[in-house]
Amino acid sequence: MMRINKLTDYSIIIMTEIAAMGSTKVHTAKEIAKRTNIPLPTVTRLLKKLSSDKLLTSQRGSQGGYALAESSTTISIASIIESIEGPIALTECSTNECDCSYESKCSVEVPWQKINKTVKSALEEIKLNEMIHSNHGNELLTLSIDGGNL
Amino acid sequence: MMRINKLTDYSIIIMTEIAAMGSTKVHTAKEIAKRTNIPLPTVTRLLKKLSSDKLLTSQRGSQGGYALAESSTTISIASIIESIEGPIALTECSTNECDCSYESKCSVEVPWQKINKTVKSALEEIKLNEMIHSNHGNELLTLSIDGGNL
DNA sequence: TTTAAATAGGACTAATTTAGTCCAATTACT
DNA sequence: AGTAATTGGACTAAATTAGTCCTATTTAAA
Repeated sequence: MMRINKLTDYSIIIMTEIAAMGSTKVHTAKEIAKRTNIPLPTVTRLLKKLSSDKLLTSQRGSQGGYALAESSTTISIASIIESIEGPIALTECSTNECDCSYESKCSVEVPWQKINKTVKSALEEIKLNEMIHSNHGNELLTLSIDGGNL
Repeated sequence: MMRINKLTDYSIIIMTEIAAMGSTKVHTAKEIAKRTNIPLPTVTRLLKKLSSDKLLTSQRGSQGGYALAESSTTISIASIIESIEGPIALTECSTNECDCSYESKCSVEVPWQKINKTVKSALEEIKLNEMIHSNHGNELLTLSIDGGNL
């Protein structure tokens, strides 16, 4: 129902978690999976994608892991969505050239572009740090103290 | 990729077509299917849904058909999307109560509500008549004169 | 220099959702 | 009556999404 998909949702959770854990060290896929309760193979796959799209930096080998590539104040929700799902657009026509086989489609193209632009810029304005700050109370603090279920 | 689905896209095309054809008479599923090139059974199904959701009025029996339930200046794109897909929301959490099994999800809830609201009101402001008017040139006029491929 | 712990890349399968079809019933005009 | 339309819903097919797994590579530390 006009949803971003589950993997994108996971990705936002993962990125938010990494942001919340702080940037002083790298975090492993295993650690992130445990903290978010998202299955490890899935976390692994998403981290690889986010990393190859330069939203995360990665360090291979023992003691390796992932960290944010930029400050959480500059990474937008839009960039995360685009990494996992591709271009933000409600209809195909608006991004690529239109190969409409349906008569009225082209007549509908222009308003869609406007709609898409609105949605996209709304998502570009929301940054990762806002996702953290909206947390109720001081759960994050608690988590960073006793959350070590590693 | 963060798309409204095909059936919704069809529905907007169908509604736009009905609006463009004018409100002086009702239009049959068959007629609409031919004009839009969308397969008849699919058109039929969508018309039934749009009708049961009061976006269209229907008349049964011979000489029956469908017409817009309101003026094309008051029917919003949002209402069409909601008829076919259900509530406009990018994430589940934001509409219903949240049964998050993923730790960080709730912390992410508030900004999502803001995002969803933005998207929804953008879609509510676009009315059906704008979809027609953006048509290039006077194709619509032509259609209503020679378009009888019935 | 070996070992262990991590990411990288990609193939593969399962599950879910979306799209499309079809049939029988009902309605209403001619 | 008969014809042309909507109504309702079951059913199947197709496409997409989600999830798993295997092997290779890299790197730090023992």
